[in-house]
Amino acid sequence: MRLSKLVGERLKDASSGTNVKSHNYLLRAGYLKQVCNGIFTMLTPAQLINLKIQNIIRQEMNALGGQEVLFPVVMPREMWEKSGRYNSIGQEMVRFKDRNDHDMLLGMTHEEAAVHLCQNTIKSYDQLPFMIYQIQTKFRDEARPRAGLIRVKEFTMKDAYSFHTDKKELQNFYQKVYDAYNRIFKRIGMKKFIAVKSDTGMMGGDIAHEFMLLTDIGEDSIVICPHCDYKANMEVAVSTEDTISFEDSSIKEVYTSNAKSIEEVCNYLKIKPQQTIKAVCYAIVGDDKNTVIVFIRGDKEVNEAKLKRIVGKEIAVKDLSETGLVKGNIGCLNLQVKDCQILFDKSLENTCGMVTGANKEEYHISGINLKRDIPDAKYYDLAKVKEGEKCPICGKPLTIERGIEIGNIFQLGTKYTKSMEMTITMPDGKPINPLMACYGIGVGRALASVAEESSDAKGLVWPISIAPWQVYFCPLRLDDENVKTQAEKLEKSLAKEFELLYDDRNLSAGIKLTDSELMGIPFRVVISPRSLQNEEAEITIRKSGEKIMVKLCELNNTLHDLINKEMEELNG
RNA sequence: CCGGGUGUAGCGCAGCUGGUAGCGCGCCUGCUUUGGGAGCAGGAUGCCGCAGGUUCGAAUCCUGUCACUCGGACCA
Repeated sequence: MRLSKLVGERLKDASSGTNVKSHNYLLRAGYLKQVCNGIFTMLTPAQLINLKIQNIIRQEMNALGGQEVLFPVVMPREMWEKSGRYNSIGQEMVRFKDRNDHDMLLGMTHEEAAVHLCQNTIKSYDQLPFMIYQIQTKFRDEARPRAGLIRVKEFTMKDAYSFHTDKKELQNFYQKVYDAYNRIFKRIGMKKFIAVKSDTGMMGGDIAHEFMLLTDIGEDSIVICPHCDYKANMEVAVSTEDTISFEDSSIKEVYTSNAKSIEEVCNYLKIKPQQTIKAVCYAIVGDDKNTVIVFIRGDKEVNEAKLKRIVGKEIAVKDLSETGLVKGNIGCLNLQVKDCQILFDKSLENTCGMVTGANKEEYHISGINLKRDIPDAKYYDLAKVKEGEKCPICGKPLTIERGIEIGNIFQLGTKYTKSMEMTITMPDGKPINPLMACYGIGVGRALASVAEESSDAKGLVWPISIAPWQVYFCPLRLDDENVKTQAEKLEKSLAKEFELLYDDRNLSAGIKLTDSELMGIPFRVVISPRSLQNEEAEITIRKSGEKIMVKLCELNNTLHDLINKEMEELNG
């Protein structure tokens, strides 16, 4: 490829709004052009990376016996009504009508399509296990796209679906994909990534893992134990901190003036937040009458993902105006509210000497002994894990980091095969619903994540395995006859053996060298009147900045060695 | 969906106490230059996001609207 003909331009500055490194560099280096909010065109260099990432994914999926298929992007309503997701998924799924007034939708994931494909095709236990997968465009009408390619509305995704006769076989296969995912991310050049336990969300099922790239720009919080193997998304992280009790005493109503917040009440009564019971109120979405009240220790926060799973429905912030509840003075003793579900966090179990609201203005109640005063309280793990809290496995202090979700795997069980009535015949002649698992990787997000992790002050630094080109050939002084002749000769011999980007522009050295660094091509070959005096070329390794002078006749061999060495490192 | 910010040349931005638009980069032509974003000379490029209002007159003031963006809610 000749740079002078490459569509796209290298820019000095990106818009001041792009404060994520990968976004900024991908725009500036001519990889990406935004079409509208959350929708991008990928230019040739980005598409070359896409194809390489896809090929690595293909190799690993095929190695597990995966069969590549291509599901439709547009699907009919009926298919998704069977699984129940036509109604359960919100506005992120685009629904529309075709010209015959038929309800259609844009696929945001393809469990339904996978079951549809297999339900009349796979008839016997004998045909299992197997995995089908596709690499295809997904459309999700995200409420808030952000950070360039990290969260977008339209993106390419590899999604795979495996089918199994029993749980043991499913878990076995799941583990194999788990291992394959680790290899994929390593091979595309990701460094700080880990697998964590995760929420199953709208996918359903029981066990799920997310692969996370650890980075400050990540959207998720991850709870990690530095001492043992415990790693979990904040959404599912178990809070196991010890309860704290205070001196037991009898119940007493105390005047607290207009102290409402935990901080105000603590200041007024000269106590610590740990001694207070906080009430957090939620509404159930689509059900205005019902209220959910969570009582939790004053220093803790409610983990709404955990609460959602326990309630089993979508929850939202409650408008207290018509409930009769006194905001800031809600207490767990003698609380009388209609149609209300009351939950207690484990942090309060068997504690005594606690302070709670009195359910009337200007008063709180002290001396609460949960066991004595609210014997029928139900306790759940509802608290958000905090930095330094005890690890649920080994008891040592936990740390919290940020991460980008780069892949996910779910054990779905029979959620889809049951609802869509897919059965297979077992050896005993009886039909069962096969078990399913699904596995996703966003290709564009993987690209951006590598860019985010592998870049420096000069620009992008692509790992050799996914670089759009292996070699950036950069002759300086193309006005010089000797350089020009040699450049044309070398271009031919280099292009035969390497993926080559030839900077054929007759521009000043500064521009060309800077562009090569911004674009992040792993190896740069420079020739100039100076280097040609010794019949030499200069190879610069983008990653380290190291420069190597080689004789022209040795150039190709040296490059092969350098490339092979980097490839071997990535493939382990 | 809630809250904040911004829309002016291809890109980055100034102009905003009203008088019909400017800077840097880029682009085109010519000459000189050439190992870290060169110099000189000449040239092209704008529905000042859109609609309405105030005014003799609006990029500038007012109202509405759309888009983009940041924080949050949401996110297979």
